[in-house]
Amino acid sequence: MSGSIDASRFLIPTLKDDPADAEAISHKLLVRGGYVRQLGSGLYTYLPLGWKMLQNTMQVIRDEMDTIGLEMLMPVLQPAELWQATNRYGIDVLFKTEGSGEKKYVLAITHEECVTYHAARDIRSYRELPQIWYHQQTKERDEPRPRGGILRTREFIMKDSYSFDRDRAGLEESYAKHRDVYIRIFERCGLEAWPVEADVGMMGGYGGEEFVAPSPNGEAELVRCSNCDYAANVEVGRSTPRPPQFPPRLDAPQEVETPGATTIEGLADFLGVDPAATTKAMPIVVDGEVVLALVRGDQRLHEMKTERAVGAYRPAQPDEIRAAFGADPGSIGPVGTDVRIVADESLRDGQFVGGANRTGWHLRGVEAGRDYTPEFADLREVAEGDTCPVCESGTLHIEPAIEVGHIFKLGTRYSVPLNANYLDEDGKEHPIEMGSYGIGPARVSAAVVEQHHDEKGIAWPASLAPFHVHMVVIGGLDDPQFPVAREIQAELERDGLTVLFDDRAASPGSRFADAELIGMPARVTVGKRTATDGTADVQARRGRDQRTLAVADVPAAVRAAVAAAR
RNA sequence: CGGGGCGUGGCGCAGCCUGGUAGCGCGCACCGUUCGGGUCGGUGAGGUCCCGAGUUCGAAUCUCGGCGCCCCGACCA
Repeated sequence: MSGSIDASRFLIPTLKDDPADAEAISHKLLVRGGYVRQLGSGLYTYLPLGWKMLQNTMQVIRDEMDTIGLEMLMPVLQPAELWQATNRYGIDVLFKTEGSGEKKYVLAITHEECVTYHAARDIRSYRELPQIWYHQQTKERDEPRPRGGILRTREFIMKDSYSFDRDRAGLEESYAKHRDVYIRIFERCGLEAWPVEADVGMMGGYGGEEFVAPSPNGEAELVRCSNCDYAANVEVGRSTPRPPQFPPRLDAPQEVETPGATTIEGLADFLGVDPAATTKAMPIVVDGEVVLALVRGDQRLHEMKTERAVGAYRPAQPDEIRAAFGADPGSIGPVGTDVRIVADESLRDGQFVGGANRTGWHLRGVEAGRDYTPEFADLREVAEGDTCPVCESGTLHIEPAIEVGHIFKLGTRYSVPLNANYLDEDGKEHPIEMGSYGIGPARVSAAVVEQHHDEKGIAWPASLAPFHVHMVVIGGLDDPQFPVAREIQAELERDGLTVLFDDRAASPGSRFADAELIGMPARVTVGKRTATDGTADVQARRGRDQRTLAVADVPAAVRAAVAAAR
């Protein structure tokens, strides 16, 4: 009941060596510390220590979610028809399966369909709105590439919540509530994470944000301003590119022979111009039609932005390029062609060098509007060192981050196909405005390890630690320090702390090493001196400085160490 | 899906190139020792060398096919 346990009755299968297949530090430490074990690619078992920790994470989430919503539980196994109704049955990461009588099922990747199904049946009137429902339930996704241990798995628990409102204003409110709650959750988990602008995906809706935690092992690329609080995923990040060094203005484009100059560097060198004063032409194919995507020479075309601008596309093949432009790749450009042109905003003003659509030639002085007529869009990838688009003075830096949550204004994407409607005061029917909001407790936990560890192991925040205190008791079970250790334990428990009472027969050194590896916020060492001198040692896991104290002073020191682990 | 790597007692690895019936460290069991930073000594258990086919007198080792796992990329509601 106290949550304390004797280590000799617990399972702490620590390992000395890093697992051979681990790369990410959180992966290494969670396996070495006996928190998790792998069953297959992207499939992990939480051992007792890991499950305690994960449940702690989930409990923080539950505490905070309960302030705005209602907890429930929905099934993982779901009828296929539901997913056909929302046109999501074709999603490739969706596991499909069959029951008896060839009845088709799917394993849920998320629960919009299910929750909307219930809302459609159990919400009738505006009087029943708004609602926020949530659960923490297993998700199954046939990920093409699981990675980083627990960071990206094919089966994982997700806290997903769904809001139901009568209109946009209500949705905005539910969204804001989630945003606040999420900030508190990550704070309580000791995780540095914040909301950033992110891609809203192909599902429409009114937009959303994702919460990211900076970490070298993150998969997301985060753009951050050195000066103001602008932050975004590179998928949607904006910037003010540096102004190019333009050569003198020309009244009309001028052809120039550029033998062998097929790359931007080669071209810029050859002509002695700033790469930023050139254009990079990327021929792509959209719906079977060749389209020219244009960015500045010093920029990179961002795939997801391009897709948002033109729809699904693929790079054009060399023969398609020659057919459309009459020139080889490396010499093509926007002037004198009738293909559709989509240009990045940064090409709006100024004169640039571009391909002449004649192999081995380029044009100087190419000007949008005068020499060609493009559609403008945000196509370029934010580059390290660009200027912040918000404060216009800070420098943008790009760093990896772990996506630990997202909040999203769905709108009526699911309520319409699944007929989740309500009647207003006038008896008129409307589709419910929905939002969906996710957090991955395992990712949060792994991100916490990424942010809180040292060369010895994990240094948990008190909120997630499986136990608050790791008591290493040195000596035989009949030694006089043992009863004293039990008294200290009882005192700590009276303070509401949980204790891992390490009475294992192993040597003190190996238990100290284990204690630092598995990372409880405070360690108490009781030994012979506890019986003879009446002292014990208290070590805070973070910083690892150890103090020898009178037994009576131990609880206060432990409380302080636990309180400091946030 | 494209590229790269790996697969040998529970874990980490060597052996493979140059075929001859498997070894090291850790862990584990037992005995003794030690007991405040991964004690020391001794004894011992434990292996379909990922799977299948082939070459060969003989395959962990060579050949072919398959499977699994990791990393990079693509993808990611």
